[in-house]
Amino acid sequence: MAQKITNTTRGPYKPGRIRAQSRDLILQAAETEFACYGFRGATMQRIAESAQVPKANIHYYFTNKLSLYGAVLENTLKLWDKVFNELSSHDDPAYVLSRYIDAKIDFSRTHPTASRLFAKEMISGAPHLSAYLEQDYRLWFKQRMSIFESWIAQEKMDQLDPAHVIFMIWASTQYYADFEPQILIANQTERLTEQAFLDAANSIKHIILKGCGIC
Amino acid sequence: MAQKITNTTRGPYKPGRIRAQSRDLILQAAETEFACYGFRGATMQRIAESAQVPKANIHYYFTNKLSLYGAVLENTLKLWDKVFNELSSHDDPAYVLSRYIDAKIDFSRTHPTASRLFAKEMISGAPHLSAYLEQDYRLWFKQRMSIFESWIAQEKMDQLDPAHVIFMIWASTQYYADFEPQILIANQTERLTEQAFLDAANSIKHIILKGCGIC
DNA sequence: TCAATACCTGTCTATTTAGTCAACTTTTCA
DNA sequence: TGAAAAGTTGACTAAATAGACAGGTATTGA
Repeated sequence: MAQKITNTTRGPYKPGRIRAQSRDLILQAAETEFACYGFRGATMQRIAESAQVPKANIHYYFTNKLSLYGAVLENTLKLWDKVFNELSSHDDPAYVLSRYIDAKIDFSRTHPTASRLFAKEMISGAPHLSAYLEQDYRLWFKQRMSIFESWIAQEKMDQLDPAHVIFMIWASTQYYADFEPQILIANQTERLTEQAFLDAANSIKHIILKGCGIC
Repeated sequence: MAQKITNTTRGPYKPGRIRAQSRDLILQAAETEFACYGFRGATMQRIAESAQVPKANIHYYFTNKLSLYGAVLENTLKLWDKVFNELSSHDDPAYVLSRYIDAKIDFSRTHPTASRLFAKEMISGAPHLSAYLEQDYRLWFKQRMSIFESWIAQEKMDQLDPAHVIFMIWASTQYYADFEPQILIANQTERLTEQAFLDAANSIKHIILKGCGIC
């Protein structure tokens, strides 16, 4: 139980330490649970068991199920944002897109549950993401669209609707996290190795770059 | 209510007619509910309300929630299979892949909930699909892989792992059904028109064909 | 027309669920 | 060190949930 992590065993006294530690423990268990069963399908009891904490303890840190879900989503969006910003303005589309695809595939490998949580929320109609989507995301999207448009104007890539190119990159890279069971069975393997992710990134880069007429 | 559809208002007497009609009504409501909330998150009560049928009526046709979910999944898989078989053996990869991408995008447009249901099930680890995946799907996948390999051997396309190409086609085409909210907000529109799906298909075809060195 | 069969559903039950609360223990810092 | 603050949790409640079932109505074919 969390209370057993006493100061004799772990680090110096520090206000907020216990709070941060307990919240993190619960958030991590909640992420897995929500990613697997969605908001309605997840239960506080299962999250508690998974975090090895009494259910009442969760309610000490999070007022209710929705606020816990909100906290999990917020955590996830922070992670996304970092990867999003890899797609920056630059002269060389080959360089930028290569880096972006690598970063996205790496995210799928290192944060599969975050990717799945996001996917589940989207498929359900994004009822808890509308605020985020209509602000940060829309702005981000517009800016990136204009980067592609400048590349097209400079004839550095084919005349394509940038939106479809971005969706294609997102779809292909997230697929390796979201649809893992399908990929595992197709590949007749038990788990996706780091090499498998690198191979995927290389295939996607080959097809996207060549397909867009870059380089 | 289903019982109000009497023979005076609808067609001739025919055994099994009521059964088929009622089952269909329930299955359709269940598909939407399961696609949106997943197996655990969906409730029999909501499905009943959506189908405008008393909850007990659902239990008359389906022994329990799991068997209802199974029936919905089975329906969905039948639809998938039809589209799968569009990817056939043929001399001309450009022709085959173009047709397949068109068919997949058209499926996303005409059967978005079926696509989402499948996606939700996959993201949850495909607990109810393992039987299907390990039989029909694996066989299908192997056969299609060999088609690509023959094209590569004949130098009709670049040397790429066919699996990644297939995943990329699946991911890109399904994205327009599964991640609709994200696309709508990016495009600043209320719904995806048929033209939007045609544009998506054309972009995907351009990038996949050119990216694979076909034509 | 008339039984036999198929179909329908209000009402019930046992279980699971989110969330509360008060009594308790541990941590903090003056 | 000691009292205030922060953290913990077993036991509880009200609501929602899947499912059962008996007593009803509609459909069917002879």
